[in-house]
Amino acid sequence: MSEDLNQRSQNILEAIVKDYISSAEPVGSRAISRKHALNLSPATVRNVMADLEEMGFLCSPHTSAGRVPTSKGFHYYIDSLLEVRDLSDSEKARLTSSYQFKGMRLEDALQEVGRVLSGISSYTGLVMAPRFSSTVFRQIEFLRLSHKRLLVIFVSKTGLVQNKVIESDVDWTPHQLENITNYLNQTLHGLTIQEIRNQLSDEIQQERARASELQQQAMKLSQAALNAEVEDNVYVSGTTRILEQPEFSSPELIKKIFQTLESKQQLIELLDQAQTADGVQIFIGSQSQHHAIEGCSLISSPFSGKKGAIGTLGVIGPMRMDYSQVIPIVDFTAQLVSRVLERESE
Amino acid sequence: MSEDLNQRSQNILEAIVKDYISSAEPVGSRAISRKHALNLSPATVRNVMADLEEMGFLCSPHTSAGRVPTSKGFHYYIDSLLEVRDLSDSEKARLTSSYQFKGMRLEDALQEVGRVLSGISSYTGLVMAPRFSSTVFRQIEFLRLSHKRLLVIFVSKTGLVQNKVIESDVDWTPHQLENITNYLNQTLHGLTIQEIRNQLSDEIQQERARASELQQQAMKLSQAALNAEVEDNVYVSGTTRILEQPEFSSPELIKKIFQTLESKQQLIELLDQAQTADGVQIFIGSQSQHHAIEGCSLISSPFSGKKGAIGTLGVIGPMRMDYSQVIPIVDFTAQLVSRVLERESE
DNA sequence: GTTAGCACTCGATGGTGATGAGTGCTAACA
DNA sequence: TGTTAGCACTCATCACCATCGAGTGCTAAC
Repeated sequence: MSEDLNQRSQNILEAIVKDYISSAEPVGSRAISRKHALNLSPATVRNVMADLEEMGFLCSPHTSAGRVPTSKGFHYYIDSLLEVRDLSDSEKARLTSSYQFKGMRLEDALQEVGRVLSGISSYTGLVMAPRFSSTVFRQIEFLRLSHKRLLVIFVSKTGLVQNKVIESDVDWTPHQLENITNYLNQTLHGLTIQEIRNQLSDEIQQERARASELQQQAMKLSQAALNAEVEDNVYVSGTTRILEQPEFSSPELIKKIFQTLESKQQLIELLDQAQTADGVQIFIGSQSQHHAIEGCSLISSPFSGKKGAIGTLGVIGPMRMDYSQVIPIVDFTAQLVSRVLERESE
Repeated sequence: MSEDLNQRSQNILEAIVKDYISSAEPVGSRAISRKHALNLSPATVRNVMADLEEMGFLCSPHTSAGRVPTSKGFHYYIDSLLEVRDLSDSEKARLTSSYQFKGMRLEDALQEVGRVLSGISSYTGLVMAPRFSSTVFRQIEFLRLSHKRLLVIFVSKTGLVQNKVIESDVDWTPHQLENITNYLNQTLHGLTIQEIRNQLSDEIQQERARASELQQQAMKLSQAALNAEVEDNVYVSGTTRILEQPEFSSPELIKKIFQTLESKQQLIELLDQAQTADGVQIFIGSQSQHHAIEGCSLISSPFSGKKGAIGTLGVIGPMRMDYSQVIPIVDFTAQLVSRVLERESE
């Protein structure tokens, strides 16, 4: 945020944002001058408000309504005015005990994280499982579905199971497949899918001359098995919770939001952006090119296991979200999930 | 439907339902008497309408609006008045060519079916994958996650991959696991999970005395692996399409419907009911105890592979659905999917 | 049994005026 | 020069009211 605001303007902006967060309604100068101990008359507040509107932090739905913070206003509030308190130990304990991961598949555990996030924040919970390309290889199995059609099953170090169907030029015998399987399971252990891909294409180029026909085919097979993108998993929970918010009362708006939430692709793009940085990221309104979540904010944080198996989790809610509460929850949850992932992947 | 209606009443009921389906608005006596070549004056139509209302086939939102069919009215219409035409060959061809299943995993294929169903019907598509207990065993793999925690992976004959984590009392060696795996893969081939469960519990009881400690443990392990219920998969597509319908304009109603669509459990119960009978089933409004889809209708049909691996697919839309179009589509799609399933599972 | 006629109901539409929250502007004040 | 009181103005909201018209129920005549 480039602009500087003097202390009084900051106080008033903060007061407006806070009032708006709790009321969901435009706030007027009187309310500010009375409730918040600023000792300023409504008229003074009005002057400041006019300035803030000029600068783009506020806007008014119409002449005689109060002011509503713009996404720029929220942004300034979060960057400069909001002090995010840490969770108390008891809150941390409560959050920790919400999760009973033991004996769960990773998929189910992540889904559960989404549910809990949605439950405690009262907004919509989002969890994106670690991208396939960044997961660490543990085991591969081939299964002959018919001649030339193979089902490939991978298991990642964290216990994520992915499968897909590939077509092969060669009609492999069970014995050949077993050999290939053993070879791959030995060689690839502990590498990420991305590393494996790079390595494979290198090897194929280098060994083209030396390798036998069969070996070359085997390499091609494993390349095919690992190359094609497997759909990344996004878990969305509590979509209807977002409807409780008064600002989402118009059917058109509801439709837009649900279309976004239904399209995994859009969510993946959104969460991918959040994944690049460390720690909690906040996307406000349409600020992020993503007109998709106009009027909404996304608070998200990446989580990771030992070897860069990165996923993202977060909460989508109205722009008017209770940031001071949701931010530490998302933050701590990401740490919690990271810790569990590290423990499990040993 | 027990009641009998004379020809004229039937004609008028049919006219009202048809008008209401296309307009989504209460229909009055005048419109009926004019548009449909019944040669009856509005007054006569009114008399009949009053009778129909008395009998529960119609209701009026208020005194001076027209009449709207009740769920009983729709029911009568579908049972006695609607003649469902078969799809023309070109329509069948078009539908068939919408699907490109080859090289797809079963999960993806079913998801795709939902998408297409939703697309051509303009309502919400629903597909429930074959229940785990009725799928035919093809292969099982065990993977040691940590001491005593095992990841079990099943593959069904149709290529459906399921996995889950189980805890075992014994810390198996890789060699032991391999033996168990081989044994199970040989013995269980071609049986449904349900058959396997029955067989296993029989064997455990019978062989308790004779078998060695290790054998008993192995049996227990496989029982644990196959007993616990794996979540059944429901694919929902085009949820937002239902919002296009004029009757779903109130936020409360939208919320209710989306809550139902979000809760897989409720959908499974609903689709399970539809699965018991052969062919297309129709649930109208809240008629089916399921207040969950009040105001909606569900048109569904089971599909199956060679050996009773039964799933269900269908369409959820407003009560005022275009039944004459959707019913044959659902019917034919179910046949199509069954055919593909049978071909694939050989 | 059918229909024309008619009084009646009731939602939808649109105009009017009062209300009140909130603003911008100006002039006075410290 | 910054702050404030005062005041005219704007505009959404609401209640009220008259009008309109689609549609009904009832009755009497055909």
